[in-house]
Amino acid sequence: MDGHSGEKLLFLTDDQLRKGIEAMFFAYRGFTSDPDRILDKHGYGRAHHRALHFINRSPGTTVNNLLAILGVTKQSLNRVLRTLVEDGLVDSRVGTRDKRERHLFLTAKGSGLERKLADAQQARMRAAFRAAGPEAVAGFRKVLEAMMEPEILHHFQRLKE
Amino acid sequence: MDGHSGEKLLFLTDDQLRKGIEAMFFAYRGFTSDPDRILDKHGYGRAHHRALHFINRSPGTTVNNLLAILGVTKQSLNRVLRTLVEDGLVDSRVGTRDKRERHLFLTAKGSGLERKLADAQQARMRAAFRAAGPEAVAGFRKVLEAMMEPEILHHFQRLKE
DNA sequence: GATTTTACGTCAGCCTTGTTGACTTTCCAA
DNA sequence: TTGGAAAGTCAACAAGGCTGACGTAAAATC
Repeated sequence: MDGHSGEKLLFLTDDQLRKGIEAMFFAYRGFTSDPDRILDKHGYGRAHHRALHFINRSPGTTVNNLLAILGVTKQSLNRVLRTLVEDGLVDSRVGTRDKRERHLFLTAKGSGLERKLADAQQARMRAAFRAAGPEAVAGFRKVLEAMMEPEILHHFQRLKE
Repeated sequence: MDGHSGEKLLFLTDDQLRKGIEAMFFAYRGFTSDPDRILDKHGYGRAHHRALHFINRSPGTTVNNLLAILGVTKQSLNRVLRTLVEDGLVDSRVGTRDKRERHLFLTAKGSGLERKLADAQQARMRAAFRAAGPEAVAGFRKVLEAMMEPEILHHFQRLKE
């Protein structure tokens, strides 16, 4: 397309890029498949998984916080959150300082499901990491970070702390 | 969880795995964001993008072939394919050898949209690859392949040829 | 030649999860 | 103290998954 722009960029052919794109597509399917099976049994979907994950990650986080990370509308998140609260997986406490806010926590039951989902997803990730080796893992992370939207990358890196 | 199983596996802590999982989630959002914007303008969704991509990839492929790669039901794929044919982006030709089959091709119009979508997605992938460097790219690919379902990996590797 | 299997299309209906729009409650600042 | 902004909720719609049932034509098998 733009020819060879010199340097050691020979690996950036259309073909290499297309393979990268397809790899991303297929790998993501594998990535979600194990949790999906578990969620199915419980009558939940991926949206519930994401909520459980990030509430577990940052207990006491607010709905607004979660919205920024998940990148969906508050109405969409609210539906999911409502079922999780009704089913006793999530506890939603009115803020003490600001009563408009709701602080979210996992209940014991919620923690249990989150753990099951995380275990399944981590098992696949662990197997992939082991098979690929430490250097590949570092490269994997590097490319993924470079692919994120800048604002999201910021969230991602803050979550590291 | 399982303690230290020796070797050079120190990098496989729960924390490292969780970061890998989150990186995958956030990066996939970036990965789809540019095509999504283009699709929106044309009134299409990701399902249409996937169909266009793989028909472009393997011109003349059959519906059944596509089903295996996309991993959806024929009813689901058919809905998408029908609109693409109606809108003149895809040409569906009855097989000559086996008249039960339909062979799928992009029209000039379909090729045009596919090109726009691919350009946008490749631009981000190219930028990420450049920023991360060749070794990181190799690692990225290695981990992604290790994360795919075996049967899908088979498809992926066949597509390489 | 009759039967079964395969490839594809379609109708109907359901579910999840995204969207926008309209609405409360609460807080804060003019 | 009042008016606007912010946090969250409710309602309704659309995209795109899914299952199940059915039809047709062509191919394969018996």
